[in-house]
Amino acid sequence: MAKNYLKRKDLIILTAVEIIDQMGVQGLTIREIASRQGISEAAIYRHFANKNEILLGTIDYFSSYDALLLRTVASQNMKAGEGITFLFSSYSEYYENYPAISAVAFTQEAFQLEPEVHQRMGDVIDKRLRFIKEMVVKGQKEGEFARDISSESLVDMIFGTMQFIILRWRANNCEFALKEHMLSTLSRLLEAFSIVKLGNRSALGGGLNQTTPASSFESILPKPGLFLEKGQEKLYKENEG
Amino acid sequence: MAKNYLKRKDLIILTAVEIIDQMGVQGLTIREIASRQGISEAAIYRHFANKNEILLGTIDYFSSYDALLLRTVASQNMKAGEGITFLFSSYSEYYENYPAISAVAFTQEAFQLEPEVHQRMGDVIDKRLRFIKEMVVKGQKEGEFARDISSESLVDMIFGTMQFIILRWRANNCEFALKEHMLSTLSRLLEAFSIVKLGNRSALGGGLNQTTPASSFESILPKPGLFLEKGQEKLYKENEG
Amino acid sequence: MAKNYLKRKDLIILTAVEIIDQMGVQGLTIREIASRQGISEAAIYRHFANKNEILLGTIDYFSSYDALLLRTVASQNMKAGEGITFLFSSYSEYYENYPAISAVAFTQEAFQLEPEVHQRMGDVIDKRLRFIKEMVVKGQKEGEFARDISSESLVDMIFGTMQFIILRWRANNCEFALKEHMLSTLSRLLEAFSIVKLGNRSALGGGLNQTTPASSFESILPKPGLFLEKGQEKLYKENEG
Amino acid sequence: MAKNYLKRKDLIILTAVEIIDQMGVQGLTIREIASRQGISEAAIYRHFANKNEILLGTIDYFSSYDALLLRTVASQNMKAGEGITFLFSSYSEYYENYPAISAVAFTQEAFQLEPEVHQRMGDVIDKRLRFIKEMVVKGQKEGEFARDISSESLVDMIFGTMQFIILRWRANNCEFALKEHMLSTLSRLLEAFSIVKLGNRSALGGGLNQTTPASSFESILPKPGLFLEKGQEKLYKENEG
DNA sequence: TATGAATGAGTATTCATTCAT
DNA sequence: TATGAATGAATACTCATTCAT
Repeated sequence: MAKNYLKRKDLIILTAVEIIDQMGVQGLTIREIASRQGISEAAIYRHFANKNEILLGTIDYFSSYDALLLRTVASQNMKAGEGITFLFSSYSEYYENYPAISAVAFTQEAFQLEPEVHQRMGDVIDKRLRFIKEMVVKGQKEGEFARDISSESLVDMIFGTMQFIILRWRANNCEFALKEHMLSTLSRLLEAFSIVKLGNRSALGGGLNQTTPASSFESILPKPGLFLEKGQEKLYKENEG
Repeated sequence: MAKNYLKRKDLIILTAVEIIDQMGVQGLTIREIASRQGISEAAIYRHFANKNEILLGTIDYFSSYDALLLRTVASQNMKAGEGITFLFSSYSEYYENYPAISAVAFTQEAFQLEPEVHQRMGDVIDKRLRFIKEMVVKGQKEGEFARDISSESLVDMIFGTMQFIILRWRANNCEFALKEHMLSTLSRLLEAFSIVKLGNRSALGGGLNQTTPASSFESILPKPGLFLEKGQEKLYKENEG
Repeated sequence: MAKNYLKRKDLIILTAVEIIDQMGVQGLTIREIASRQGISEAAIYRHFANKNEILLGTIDYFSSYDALLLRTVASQNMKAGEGITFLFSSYSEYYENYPAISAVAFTQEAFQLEPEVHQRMGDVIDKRLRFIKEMVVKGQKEGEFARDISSESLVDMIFGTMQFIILRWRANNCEFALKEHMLSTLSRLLEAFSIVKLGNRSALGGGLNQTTPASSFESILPKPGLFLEKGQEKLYKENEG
Repeated sequence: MAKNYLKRKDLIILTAVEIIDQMGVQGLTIREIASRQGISEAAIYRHFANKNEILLGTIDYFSSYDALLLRTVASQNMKAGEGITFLFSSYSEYYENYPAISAVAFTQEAFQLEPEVHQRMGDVIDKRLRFIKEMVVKGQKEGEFARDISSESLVDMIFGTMQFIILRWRANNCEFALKEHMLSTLSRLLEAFSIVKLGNRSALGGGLNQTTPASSFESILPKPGLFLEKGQEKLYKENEG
């Protein structure tokens, strides 16, 4: 439906994301894109100079809200915890609405043989990490976060944990509530490294969730369900209710 | 050197690991293995029925100490924190001694098109996760860990954080002290979710490190340096001391 | 500049010549022409039924003065040496004014797979050869040229030498004085096979050059410099002053 | 027959030469080679890394006697005229025995888009030209050739004429006697620029032919007839008996 | 006149695998 | 154990050409 209003160039990117989601980067071939789009392979090359341009397109698509998100955090003068929470709240929403795009988050290793693509993905991750680090450092400076832990370690915890939950969600066929799990885990993690009075725990947790601004791009996103026809095999199952 | 005493079959696995480390899974071809081994491509098939067998071999190699580790934890009746620390202490040591093998930890996504391989890797990760979960649950039951966090979330934190540090270490050309950073971060993380009296922090941190048994397989491992010739580009740099 | 007053159809031919000059026949593609012309590939087909028509166009352009030249020689009742000299004087001037067009002279071998184009080029060369042969035969009959050499051999010498100088000039980045070298070499060659009294050498040599009528189409030609932006690599350098 | 004793690698080169001869460089495709050899396209790549290697192979084959020829001339202390004649005598014999190989002499223009191949061919021609130039200069210094012509012009005449005769022979379906025509034309050309007493003409002509050593590689050459199955179209016809 | 979108046939090349020796 | 020679199927990409607008 929505697809019909999109240009071929966009459709190719969407299809590429869909394929990466379902079959991994190795399954992304020009032939597969063409066949899913119902056009010839040559037709693809009217829209992209080569396959790498398509890959770069999926990365750009994957990270298309990054700039906006970071600007939002900055402009709204959010506190460290707030900013970090806003970030992952937005991502989790994006992925819940459009699960396939989350596949792109784990492609870098596979792009190792295409330096340009590898680097572009590295840059995206890098920027996110740098942002989180800035927030952590700021939080430590302003007495929000504990100072007896290196900012680096804290970043590793935050980013590593969030990334792993997304990975597990994907392995789990996107069947648990991603946003909920990400935010509650994040909240509990930040709390554990917050400098707060006793008894605040639940207040803070709830507070973060409540005060988190709704991600501001909800309406622009492709609607959920669009890409849900994928037949992902279960990778490793959840083993607790 | 050590290589000379190894059987061809083992050498092929070692070479495969080396290639995955340097070029990613996409770079692992029969031709590349044969060329690095100085034998014909056909010769590879004397030792492995097909390429997947080689991939499975690298996964087995990657996880070869898992059974031993888990048994050790069980037999020594370690406490939860101790057991988890012992586990990642062992892994970090393994990777520091033989950095290339750590590449295998991030191959699953790339193996998506080979269900058998994909699944085997999934099983390995699954087992590790299950073990950590058991320890966490046990720790919570025995009053070692906080109970106001789901065991699942804690597992996500522990595993996600450790995994991400390894990833970052690789991206960083294996230049920082992996074991040190993994263990100090893990220690700080566990501590944050431990039920302990105030002031114990440093005692516990040190205690964990000190009481951690040296990983018991040190002597069996291929010696370090053997696989260090790789020229990985820096992906995202560490930016804090 | 001149280009602006030309019709698209002509511009396409000029562009095709330019491409053949710079990249060889293999580099001549519809896409390349369209891109250099800043129009769509489909637009080319408004002017030419197919690529071969364009190739034929460049050949016609290349040989566009042939008829005029032969008629001029005939109508002015030139002597054999005069006529031949007039011919190559005209060609050399044409090429010096518009170096790119000289590339077409060496395309026949490459057109082998397009019989129509191959043949048209063959016809052009054939006509020139026939003309030179007629002049040589006439010169021999009228006592201007030596008779103890077959007309065929003499034609081979004249045409082969001229052709090779042009080739060498192109390989040399069009950096030496083509007309001068062609005419002095031709003059010396004709002189060597002329029946003349002793001591005439210099007189004849100079005479030929002086009496050569200026090529009659100077003003019609695209101005020099128009196509000089090409970056031909030096193939084999001149190695004597 | 002879073919049966040759290795695949050699057969591929021979087939490539055959194709270039019959269809031109544009017709030389991996598919065509494979099909003529009755093997798969992939099989070609067991013997050559890529198409360019095959092209370089044909050039090497084409010029395989050059070093020997030049050494022979040097070692036998031939006079200038003798040396030049020996050279073209050898080439003409080579081509008469194996007409297809002469096609390679005219491929450079077509290789323009493959710089490596283009250059290798340029080098071959360059070396030949340099050799001829040396001989010409030597001949002029030693009073064998006229000094009132630039060595450059004389080289243009000699090489251009020989090259053109070969081209015409090919266009003529290899139907006239190449060696005979090349040598008689060359002899007449050299004579015209020789410093000799009157009346010597025939003596010199005959002398050159007689004293020319038989080309010393006759027995190594692929036997004539091997590649004669080609169906070359007539390019431009001979028009004299 | 022009173009945007498309295509069928082709191009070089790669890869895992087989098999006779 | 090893290999040289081979292959079928796939890969990314190119090209001349067509056609509805």
